[in-house]
Amino acid sequence: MTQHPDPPRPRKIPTQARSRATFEAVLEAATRILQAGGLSAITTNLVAETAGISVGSLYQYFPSKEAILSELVTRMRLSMSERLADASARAQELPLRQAIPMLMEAAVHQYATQPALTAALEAAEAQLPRSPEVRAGRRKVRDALVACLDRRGIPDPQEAALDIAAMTRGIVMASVYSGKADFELVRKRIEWAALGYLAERMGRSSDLL
Amino acid sequence: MTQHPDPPRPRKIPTQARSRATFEAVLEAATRILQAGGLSAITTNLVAETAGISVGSLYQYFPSKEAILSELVTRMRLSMSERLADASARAQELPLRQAIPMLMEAAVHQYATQPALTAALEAAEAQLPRSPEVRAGRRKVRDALVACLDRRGIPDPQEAALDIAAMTRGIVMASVYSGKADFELVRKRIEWAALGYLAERMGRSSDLL
Amino acid sequence: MTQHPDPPRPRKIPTQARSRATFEAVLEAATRILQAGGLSAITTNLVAETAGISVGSLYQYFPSKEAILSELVTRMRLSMSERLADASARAQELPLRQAIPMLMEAAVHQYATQPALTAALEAAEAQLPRSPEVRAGRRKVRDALVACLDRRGIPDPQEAALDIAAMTRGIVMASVYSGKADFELVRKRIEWAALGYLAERMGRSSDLL
Amino acid sequence: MTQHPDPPRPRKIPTQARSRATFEAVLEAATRILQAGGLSAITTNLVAETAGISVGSLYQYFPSKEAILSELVTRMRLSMSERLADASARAQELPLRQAIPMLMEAAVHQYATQPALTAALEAAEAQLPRSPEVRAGRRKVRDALVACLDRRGIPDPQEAALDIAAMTRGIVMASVYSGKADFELVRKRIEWAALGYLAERMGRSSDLL
DNA sequence: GATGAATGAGGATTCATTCAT
DNA sequence: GATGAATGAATCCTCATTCAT
Repeated sequence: MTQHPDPPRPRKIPTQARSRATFEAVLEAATRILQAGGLSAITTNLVAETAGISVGSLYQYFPSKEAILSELVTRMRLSMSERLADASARAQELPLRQAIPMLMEAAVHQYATQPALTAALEAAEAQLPRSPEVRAGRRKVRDALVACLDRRGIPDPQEAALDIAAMTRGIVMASVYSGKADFELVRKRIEWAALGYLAERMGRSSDLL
Repeated sequence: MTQHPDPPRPRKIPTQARSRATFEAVLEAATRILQAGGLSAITTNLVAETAGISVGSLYQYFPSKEAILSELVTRMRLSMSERLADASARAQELPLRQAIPMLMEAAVHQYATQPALTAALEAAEAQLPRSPEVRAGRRKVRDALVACLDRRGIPDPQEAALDIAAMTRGIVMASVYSGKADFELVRKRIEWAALGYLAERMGRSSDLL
Repeated sequence: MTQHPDPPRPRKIPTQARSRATFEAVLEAATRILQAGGLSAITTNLVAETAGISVGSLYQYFPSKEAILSELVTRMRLSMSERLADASARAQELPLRQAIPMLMEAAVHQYATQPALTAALEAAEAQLPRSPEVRAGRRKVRDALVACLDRRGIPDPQEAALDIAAMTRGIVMASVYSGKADFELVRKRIEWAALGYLAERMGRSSDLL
Repeated sequence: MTQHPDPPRPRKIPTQARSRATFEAVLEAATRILQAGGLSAITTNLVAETAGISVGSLYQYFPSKEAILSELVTRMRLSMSERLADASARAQELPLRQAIPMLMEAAVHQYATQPALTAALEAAEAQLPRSPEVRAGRRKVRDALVACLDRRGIPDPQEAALDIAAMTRGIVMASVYSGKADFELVRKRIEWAALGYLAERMGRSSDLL
């Protein structure tokens, strides 16, 4: 059986100004490296050097390389879930045809603004123990969508939500990968995907949409 | 800027029986390792050992670890494209509502039968220089779909094909990742996604579907 | 050739109350760590933290990690020598058969009450330059025994004293190591060893005992 | 509770000439380093360099630094137990007064010929998981002594054997530590210790001796 | 051609010690 | 005096690749 070890975490969350700066400098350096070279380019020594600090300092704040990645993944998931929860709230009373675009916009945002970083962090996430925060973030994303669909009477909204999220991710990452990153267009396409999927799911006759 | 070095290749494609067998043994060993432990588990020494040969022999056939991975990725893409081209041919004269399920079945097949291996190879692909063969394989996949859509008068069939492929991949990988791998159900859902997407794309009034 | 550098010492022996308290807090913390985790568990940062002070403060009082260990070793040897000198004085007028048990009790005491700590400190002592204090302590231990033996006419009392001390240590550490720490029994056995050794040394006919 | 992890072992026992040579070269280098600088001087890089090989080669044969130490400890214990078993056999029919010297000679041999190395290896042994071979070696040493004592009617020969071994070790290590290594003399003294201890143990009247 | 021993650069991590605040 | 953040040399170990046999 696979072990489920504790997810790696920062050693301490610094509060004083100087510490805080170093802590953030590490995360920024790691971010830059991931953007430029992907997951395989990241090295604790390189992170420290890029951050303009010593390895020792890095290890004051993060007990391992994984802890750095884990923190970045967590932040990414939190930011995504907040954005989506927000969109969901704003879409609350709108008809599905107007709600979906708002939600899709939120869903795409992270990928659209940070394609390479996001890809690297998702690769990292896949080989990291899942942290409660990330789980919670993912759940929150899903719940926002689920609530949105449920309110409109979509059956089995859980599965529908998962699929929409997955399709979205698929289309976005493919366009990132192919280098054509016109995210205005991408957003339009994932709207089609989401709306079409829902219509198909409910039978074409339905007029909920 | 990212470099675009030559894609790594086998040193030579052996034709004699014994060489051929060794060559294949390496690839099989690599496959087994990727299935069992993912991309990070593969090392040249382990591949050689698993294949029952020496590292030296391995390097007779493959100039680098990347060359092994590259060959596997190429083969995977070729097999996928062949399967899809085949489905496309069989779906030739059928109405879209019958054609799409056949195509989707072909698209899902690789993921459904070899989820772990496929995930590992896609991770490998992401950090390998793109080989012409892989590009060709991908193009062939897309072309099969494109032809299929074009014949039915779908506008901008290229983009539509890309999106359908991407959605499919997204949904399939998500269900692999979540561990719920009922691929019969998955196939149904990607049919909804594909058909719905196309319907939406063409405007709901269309009756091409 | 092995170097004989100056033995590390405290930077200064503080006299004011607060300083004194900090100084002792460091030594107590180090002691606790050695007891719990042995020589390899001790780090300056951990000592400071356990003592409730900062590393910086620690280095106010001790110029190096070795200085801390050295101080503890010195104290241990002093305490041992004092205890033994005391026993020796009390045993002064007694016949050997009554004197030896008293001396052995003193010799065993440190090992019996602090086995793990003592083992750790002896390990430390082995890789520290020998300090004059420790030499003096050891000499004092030996001298107490020597005097005791000499007074009873044992020939070459120096060597005899060394051997008795060594045997004692051997038996005690072995029983510590094996986990069977019934020190009442151990004391009995080292009495046999000491008395027997002396008898044997003087020829069995002797009736000094 | 303390864990009892598997004792570290060589990765493979090489049989071919070149391998064998490298394997032994590592152990010899480690031995030289331990002799000269003690346990704290040993470093995988230094061992490799001293052995005239690369670190990589070292790790072909030994999975960790501990494995090297473990192998040396095992060999030392085996050699000691063989020597003692041999002496025990030769002493079989002799009276105790002649048997003990032979046994003591065997017991002292390792310490006498390799004092610094032995001290280092015993320090290593203390922080290594106990391997079955070493346990067996130690048991064999004890059994040889036990049998020898038992045959002569010494009561509780187990405890007596342990104590004699411990006293011996104590005296020998002390004379090593003090730098006065006249082992002919040392042997004489541990004979006194052993014989005296036994006599004392049995009551002075006994004439078994 | 095959073998597998050997290589060594590279990467993660620790910890004694310093020094700016 | 006290603090604790920062330093970086030192250490263990891996693994892609080479090359003598």
